[in-house]
Amino acid sequence: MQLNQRKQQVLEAVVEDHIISAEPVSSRTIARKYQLGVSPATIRNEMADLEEMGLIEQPHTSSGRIPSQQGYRYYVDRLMRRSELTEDEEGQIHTVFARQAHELALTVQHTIKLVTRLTDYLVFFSGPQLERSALQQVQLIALAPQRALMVIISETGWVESKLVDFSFPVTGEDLEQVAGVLNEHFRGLTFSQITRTVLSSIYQELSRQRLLVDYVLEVMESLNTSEHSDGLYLGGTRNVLKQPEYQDIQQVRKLLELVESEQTLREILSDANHEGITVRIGRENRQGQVQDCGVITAVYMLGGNIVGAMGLLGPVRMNYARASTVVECITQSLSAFLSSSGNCF
Amino acid sequence: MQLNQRKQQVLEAVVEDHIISAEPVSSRTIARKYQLGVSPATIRNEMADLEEMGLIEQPHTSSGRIPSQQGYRYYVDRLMRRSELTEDEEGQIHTVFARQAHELALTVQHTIKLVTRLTDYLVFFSGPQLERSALQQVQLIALAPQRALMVIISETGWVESKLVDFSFPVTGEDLEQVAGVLNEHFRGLTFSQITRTVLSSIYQELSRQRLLVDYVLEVMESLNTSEHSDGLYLGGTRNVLKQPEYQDIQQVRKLLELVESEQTLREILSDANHEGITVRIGRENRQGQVQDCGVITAVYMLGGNIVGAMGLLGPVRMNYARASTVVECITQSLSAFLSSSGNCF
DNA sequence: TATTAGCACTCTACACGGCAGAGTGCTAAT
DNA sequence: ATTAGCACTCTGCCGTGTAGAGTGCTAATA
Repeated sequence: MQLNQRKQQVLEAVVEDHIISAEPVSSRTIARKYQLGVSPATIRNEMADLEEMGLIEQPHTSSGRIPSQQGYRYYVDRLMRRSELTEDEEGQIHTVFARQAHELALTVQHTIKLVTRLTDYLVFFSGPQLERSALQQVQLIALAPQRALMVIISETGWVESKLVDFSFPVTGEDLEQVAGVLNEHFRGLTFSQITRTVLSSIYQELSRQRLLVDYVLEVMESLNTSEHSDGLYLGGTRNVLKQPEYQDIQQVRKLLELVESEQTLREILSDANHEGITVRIGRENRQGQVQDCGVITAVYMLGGNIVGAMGLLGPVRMNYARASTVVECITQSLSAFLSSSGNCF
Repeated sequence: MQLNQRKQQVLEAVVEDHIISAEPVSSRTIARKYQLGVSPATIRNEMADLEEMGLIEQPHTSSGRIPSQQGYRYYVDRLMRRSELTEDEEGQIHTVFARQAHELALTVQHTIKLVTRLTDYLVFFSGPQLERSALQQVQLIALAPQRALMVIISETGWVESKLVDFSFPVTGEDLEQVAGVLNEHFRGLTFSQITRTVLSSIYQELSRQRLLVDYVLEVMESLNTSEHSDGLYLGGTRNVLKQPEYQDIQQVRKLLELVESEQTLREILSDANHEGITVRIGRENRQGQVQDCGVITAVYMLGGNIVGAMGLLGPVRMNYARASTVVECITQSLSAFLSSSGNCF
C-alpha cells in the first residue's frame, strides 16, 4: 500500500490526534493543528480516500474519523517516530538498575513500579525462566527424617525452594553427597539441558542413593515445566482505568479477568521469543481476550540467551511511540544489569 | 438501645432484604415477604420509629428504607444468625487442607481461590509473620567469594531466602560454622525473641568471624521489621465488581488503588491481633479508604501463637452472616492444618 | 486539474416535560 | 393499637426539540 505524502500526513495526524484525544478527528482539527497548508475540504477528500483503503473509519455518518487497526499498523510500521525519553526519565531507569547485587525478584518489582509511573498501561514481566537459564547450585537441607528443602539457584540470581517429602528416612550425609554430585555434573547447564538421559549418567555414581536421587530429579523436572514457572509480576492495573475506553464496567471486568487469571499474560510473554520489540495491534493478537488491546513485548537476555520477557498492554489507541521506547529502554537496561559484574554468580 | 420484638423483626427484614436486593426496602415488601402478621401501614409506623433511632434511613422522601451503618451493627451484634455452609462447601474446604505436607505459600494460594468461589468479596491473607513464629533452621550457602545465600526456615513451614554481600571474602567453612552456632542457639525461638542482646551471647563463640556474624544478624533483623513482611496474598477483585455498588467507575478505581498499594490491607490485617472474628462496618474502620466497606478479619494460629491473619472485604451491604462463617471456618481449618502432624518441622 | 467555499444534510448529546409507578405520611375509622 | 384510604412526592423512562459538530456534494476558482 503506497500513499502520497499528503495522505501520509493526514493519516499521521488522525492517529496522533486520536491517541491524545480519544475522540474522532475532524478535518477542521487537522487543518488547524497540523498546518498542512490546505483547507478542511481538501483534507476531507483525502480522508474519503484513506477510508476507502481501510486505514481510517467513521464511527457514524458525519462524524470525524478514527484510525482502523490497519491504520495503526501502517502508522507503527512507517510513520511513527520513536519518542525520546527526558533526561529525568532516563535517570530514573538507570537508578533502578544502578543498585548492584540485589535479588532479581526485587529489581523486577522496582521496575514495574517505575514503568507504572512512566506510562499509563498494564506492565507485566516473566521472571527469568528456569528452563532457559543455567544452574548455579543446588542445596539439600535436612528438615526432618523424611523431609528436606531443596534450594535451587540459577545463574541469573533466581532462587527457588521446594519441599521434598520422602517415603523413607534419609540422612544428612546422603543429602550432602547427592547435592555434591549434582553440582559437579550440572553446574552451568541450562535446565532444559538437564534431561533424564543426562541424569542417568549419575546413577552409577550414586547407586546407593538411587531412590533418593529419583525424588530429587522429579522435583527438578517439575521446575522445568512451564506450568510451574510461577514468576509473573504485574502492576499498573489502575492506570489503565484512566483511559476513556475503560469507562464501561464491562471492559473493566474483562481487564481484571486478564489480571487475575494470569494465564493469558503468560501466553503473551511466551510468544515473545526473539530479540527486539514486537507490537501487536488488536486482532493481530492470538489471544481472544486482548483483541481490542495493543500489546508491546520484548525479551531480556543473559549471555546471549533469552531468560525472560516484558509486556505492556493498553487500549488499541495506545501511544505506541512512547510505549515502545520505554519497553526497549527497560529491557536493554535489564539485560545489561544481568550481565554486569554485580551479578557474578 | 432496646427494641421490642416487632421492631427487631422489621429491622432484620430491612437488613436481610437489602443485602439481597441492594434496593431500598418498602413496607409492602416486608409485609408480604416476611409475614409479621400486620399491614404495611403498621410497618411504616415502626419504620418511622427505627429511622428516628438512626437504625435505618431513607435515601430520599417517599422511598423505601435502607439500613444505616448503626443498623448493620445492631444486626450483626444481636439479630444475625450464623449461616451454615452446605456439606459440599465444607467438603471443599477440607479438601484444600487435606493435602499433607505442602508448602504453606501454596496452601494459602489455594485457600484464596477457594474463598473466591465461596463468596463474592475480596479475600486477603498475610503469610505467617516471621516475627511471630519460631526459627526452625538457618543455612548459609556460598555463592561467590563475597556472596552467600541465607535460607531461613520457620517452624510454620515458611521459607525466606536472602542474598548477603560481604565486603570481604568468606570461606565455606566460616559460613558453615556460623550457621551451626546460630542453629544451636536459636532453634525454637521466635524471631522477635532473637534480639541483639541475645545475639551478643554468641560473639564469644564466634570471635574469629565477628564481622561475618554482624552481616548475618543484620539480615535477620531486617526480616523482623514489618516493612519486609512481604507476604500479602489476595484474590477476588473481579468478584467484587459483581456488587451493584461498584457500577460506578470511581468506586472501582478506589478499590483497585487498595489492591495495588497493599498498604491499607496490611494495616487491616495487623490490626487483627486477637483470637476470634472481627467485623468492622463502614466508618468503624480506622482506614479512610475502606470507610464505605465492610471488613471481616480473623487470625490463624500455631501452637497458641498468632502467626497470620485473613480478611474479607466487601461493600457495607455485605452478607455478614455468610462471610463471617466462611472466615471462621477457613481460619480454624488453617490453624488445624498448621498444627497437624503433616507439619512436623 | 487540483483546490476550496458554501450549503444542505445527518448524527449526537443534552435538556426539558410529561407520565406511570412505587412508596410514604397522615388522618380518620375500626 | 391497628389499618384503610388518600394525597403527595420522588424516580426513572420515554419522546421531543434543539444546538453543535462534522461531513459530502456541487459549483466556482486558480
